Amino acid sequence: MIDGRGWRTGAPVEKREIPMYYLKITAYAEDLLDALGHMSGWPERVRAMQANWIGKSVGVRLGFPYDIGPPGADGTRVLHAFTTRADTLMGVTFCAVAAEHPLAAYAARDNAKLAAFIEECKRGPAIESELATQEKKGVPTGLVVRHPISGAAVPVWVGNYVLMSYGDGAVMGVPAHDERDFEFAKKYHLPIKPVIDVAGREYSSSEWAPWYADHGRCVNSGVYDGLEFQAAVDAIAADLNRLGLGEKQTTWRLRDWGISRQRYWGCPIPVIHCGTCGTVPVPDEQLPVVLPVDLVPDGSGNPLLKDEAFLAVPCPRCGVKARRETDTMDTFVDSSWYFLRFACPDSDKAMVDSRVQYWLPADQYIGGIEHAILHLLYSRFWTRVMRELGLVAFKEPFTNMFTQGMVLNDVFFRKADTGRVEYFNPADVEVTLDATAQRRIAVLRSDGEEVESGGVVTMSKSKNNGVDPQALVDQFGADTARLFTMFAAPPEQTLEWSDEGVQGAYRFIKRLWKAVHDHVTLGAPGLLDKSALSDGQRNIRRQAHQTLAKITDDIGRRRTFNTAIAAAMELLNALAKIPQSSRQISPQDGSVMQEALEIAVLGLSPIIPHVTHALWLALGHRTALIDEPWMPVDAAALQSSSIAMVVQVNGKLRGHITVAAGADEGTVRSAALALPHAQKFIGTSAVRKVIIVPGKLVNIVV
RNA sequence: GCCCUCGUGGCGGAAUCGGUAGACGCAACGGACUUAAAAUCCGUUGAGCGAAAGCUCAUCCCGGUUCGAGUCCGGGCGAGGGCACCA
Repeated sequence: MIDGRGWRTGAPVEKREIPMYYLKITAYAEDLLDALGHMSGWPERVRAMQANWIGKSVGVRLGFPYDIGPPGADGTRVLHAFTTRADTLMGVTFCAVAAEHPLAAYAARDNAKLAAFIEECKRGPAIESELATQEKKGVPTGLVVRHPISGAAVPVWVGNYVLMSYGDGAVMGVPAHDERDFEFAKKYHLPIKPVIDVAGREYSSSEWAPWYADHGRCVNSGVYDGLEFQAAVDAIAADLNRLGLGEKQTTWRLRDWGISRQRYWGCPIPVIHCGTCGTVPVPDEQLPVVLPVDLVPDGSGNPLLKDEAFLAVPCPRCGVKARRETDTMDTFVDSSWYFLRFACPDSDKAMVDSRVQYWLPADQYIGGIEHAILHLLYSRFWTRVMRELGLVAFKEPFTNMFTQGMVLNDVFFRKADTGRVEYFNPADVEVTLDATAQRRIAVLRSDGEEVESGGVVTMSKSKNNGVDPQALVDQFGADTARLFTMFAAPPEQTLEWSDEGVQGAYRFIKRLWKAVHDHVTLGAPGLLDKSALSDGQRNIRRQAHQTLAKITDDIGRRRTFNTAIAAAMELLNALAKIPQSSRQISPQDGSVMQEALEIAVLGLSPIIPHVTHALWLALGHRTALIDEPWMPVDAAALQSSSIAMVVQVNGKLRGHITVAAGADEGTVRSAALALPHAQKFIGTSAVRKVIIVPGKLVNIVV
């Protein structure tokens, strides 16, 4: 939606109230939240996002009694509001209710200004970001409620920032200690009464300061004065309880999952509406409800509503003419359990069979970070329900979660007068700099006219800024495309797309190919005799096995394929530096080179499988590389007789020393102190301390 | 507005548990090969000073902790992503 209109057609968008089907995910809120604490295979940020989404708030539900106005659902005249800051109760100077609240509707009956405001709120934004940035507005209802403790009269307002869907659709206004209430009170000249003292700081009602919302000690609060946050909440909750005007309550941010969609594309909701029997589920033997395949959408409304053959159905219970439900399901319903179905796709008697127990939960699940909340939370909920139905034996569907970063690209568009927006693929747009090189000018190639730039955002079909890797595959092959994308950045990181560098990936593969073939043309190598290696041969082996260790760790534990590739490139660079003439003076040279190349080829095989398959056979193997086990690192090859260490003076790099591998601290210390360059910086100062990080560095503190 | 993530050369990025900042690659420049171009190979490439050795500065900004900070802490600025004003 852009400017109140649908981006695709430019049609104006309006809010309507319609009946919908919901799944009761809120009944699982506590368990979904608690389990997050044990899901060590999930990224911390995904767990944090889900926890915030579920949003458990522990607080107090307050009652403000009133005499004039309609009674609430429980028959009494009490305005209920939830707060996490019951300790500020004595600072209440007003109450605000949502536009949809019954008290608002009651007060609006003879108040045209209020009625108009309520209408305005209904037309207002429905999206959180727009709501959050809109100006806070309110209108007094003229109604008054009584403070539950002091009995003081508290005016009731309607506020556009109060949500009917959260808590009871009403808030207590404590402008002194809540930023939104503060802003509201300033605007409408409502009293501000500080009741919390934070470390003796000076409160000023002229301007908001963030610490006003901090916890502290109650003041100006009668019998509660001096109490700290928890003690105050406990005391106030206990008093409210005695008065029958409040109790402790836990409120959740999570709402039930609305699965209804008023469109053709989706699983039909298997329900039949009968004039006499009411809502009747479609009997098992009539399932599945199949969508008609001959519908032609006319661009307005749900086409199913216009298909009499689909709509008309006898009631399964009484047989009279009834009407089929036309709402279809949210596609998140399907994605909530497709992975369970994958384990038994041919099972035609049940959703899943016992095979699901063998294959699941999934050891490793990979998805975009954009699914961190909805899809992944719905799947966890769905799995719990299936467990209760005895269909699966586990609670969590995915043991380990990897969320890849999104790929961004430029967005280009034109906006028609009708509000319709047309997006152009960046491949069809030429970007140049203007004469002053200050501004980018984007021009559509096909007509030479300028297009607007919409920044760099996630690739998506709707923004038409995706890149089809097929073009890279066609030109350079699948391995180059894979190598290039995996080398660009670690996979969990956001990536701005650019074709620059694909040549480098292609070049590297050619160099690897050439290195193997140069080696192979020198003939079959002998068997490696580890006990008879020259220093040079030992160094090559050490580097090769260091590379193997790094690739193993990068691919296996760290999932940083870009650094694994870089390590393989470094190894190949080192091998290329060995002069051609000395490659195979002895059979040992050949066998050391053979081993190093095998490590490079095997290490890269998860990334460029096709090329490495061919190279592995070229290296003389009969078994396909994909059937080979991963190579173990030879710990002995990593051993070195000497170690290079860094020497610092006061934390600044001043030189290097080389010491024997097993050198003790005293030896290292005197070697570092003896370094002439270090001496220069020590000068005449006394050495206060020498810090030695074994195998790494010496820091001389003066 | 709130939540999450992230700010490092001309560019993508590396630095894994607080220990040599800039690995690896791209681009650029110089050279070799070539009649020429492409391909390939070799070299240079954060900034400043210096003949050189080397020195100083430098990881968005301002502070702090530490022998030592890109990394940890506090505050700020900026970018991207998500969103249902969550009391």
